[in-house]
Amino acid sequence: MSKKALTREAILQQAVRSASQIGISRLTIGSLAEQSGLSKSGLFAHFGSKEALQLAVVQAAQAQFVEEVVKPAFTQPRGMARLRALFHAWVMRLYGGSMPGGCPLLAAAYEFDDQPGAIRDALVAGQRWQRDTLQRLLQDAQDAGELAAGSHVPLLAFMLFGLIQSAHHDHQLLDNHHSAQLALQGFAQLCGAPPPHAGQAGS
Amino acid sequence: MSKKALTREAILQQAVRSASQIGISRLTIGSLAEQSGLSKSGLFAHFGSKEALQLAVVQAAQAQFVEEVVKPAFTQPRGMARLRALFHAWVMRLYGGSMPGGCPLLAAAYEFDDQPGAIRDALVAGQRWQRDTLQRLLQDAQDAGELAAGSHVPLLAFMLFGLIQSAHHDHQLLDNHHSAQLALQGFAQLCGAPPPHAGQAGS
DNA sequence: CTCAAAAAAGAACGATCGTGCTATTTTGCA
DNA sequence: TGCAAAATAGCACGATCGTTCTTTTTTGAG
Repeated sequence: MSKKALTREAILQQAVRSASQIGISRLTIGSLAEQSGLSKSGLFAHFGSKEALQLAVVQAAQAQFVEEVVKPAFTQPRGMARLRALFHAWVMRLYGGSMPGGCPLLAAAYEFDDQPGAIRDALVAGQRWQRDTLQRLLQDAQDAGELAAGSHVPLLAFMLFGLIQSAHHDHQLLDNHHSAQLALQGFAQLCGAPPPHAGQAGS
Repeated sequence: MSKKALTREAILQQAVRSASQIGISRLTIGSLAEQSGLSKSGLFAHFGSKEALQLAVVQAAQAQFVEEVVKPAFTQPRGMARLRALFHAWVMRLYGGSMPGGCPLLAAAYEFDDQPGAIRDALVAGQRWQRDTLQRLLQDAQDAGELAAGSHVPLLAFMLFGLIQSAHHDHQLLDNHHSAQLALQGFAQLCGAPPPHAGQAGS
């Protein structure tokens, strides 16, 4: 990989972390340059504009989501196992160290939902894809007979995504230590049978 | 009411609307003054600092939530009727004209969850109160025998709040016209429908 | 109506930010 | 190793913002 691409990758990795804490719209070229060991103009040359930088941060965060959540789930067999792996990874990512200030994409949804432009478009496309992925895995599980035949798949996807957001909210703002457990319990209640063995009794 | 209080109220009403669109942290004294027909320094004198203004906006938004959602619900009899009224008003508020850019309090939760200070403290207190209110109404419904006796009330509150957030997300970002219906269907599935017996709840 | 107090306006400041331009350093191939 | 090209640094500009200070206008009680 060229030097340029390497530097750009390092900048974006740091930028995603910063965006997790302060939000994508409050990233500044100056502080980002300092954190990356570059000069303002040196960093600026990599992107050409602040909006292009923010767009790159969105894309980097989306790529990170695919790597950390979607790809691992697809190592599981199709059906409930894959669905459960996706949801668990999705929830547990909220508590890992890679995003100390919360999910930058969820935050960006609130920051940019009223600001038309390339960034909002990228966020919309990414969120639609996330939702479609979740819905497809739900449908697979239902087709495999591992989900109640009468379940309304779009509603289930809607509710599962709500569990993610609720966990994020409770963890980041309310410091609720049970939020991960609640999200997983919610998944069990919505998607049916608890794991076949070693089912932990709820509190 | 004194002139000062009247002007302050008008400023805050406009500020909440603006915060709905751009977020509380991106409010500026200048544009807020222009929208209120005041000069920068004239508006500034009402609050003394930007942080005090932002805090007042949070409190105004919280008061508005109580007026529009909580108080009307308490005109209903205790139990499922009151719970349903609270949830419906909570969801429907996302689609009214009073907050064209989404709920400023949900957005603020993402903006300030990593920024310690008076604003975050006020948000935490307000969100805890919202959650406690929701949980209390759930408990009342359960005590009245209108909710399955085995329901886990904190989990239900967690899931219902997730439905609110999911509806907000789908409406504001994805422009999903079915989001309100999905949230209400979710409520019916979680609280309304016949109590889940040993068998899996059907459609 | 008077006039002191309250409210608002006007102007200016220091700081910060995005961006453009030019000089300097570093890279990688001949 | 030399050298063009790529990458980065240095610097300055205009704009915006929060805040302060001073002056002007408005309010409302006696």
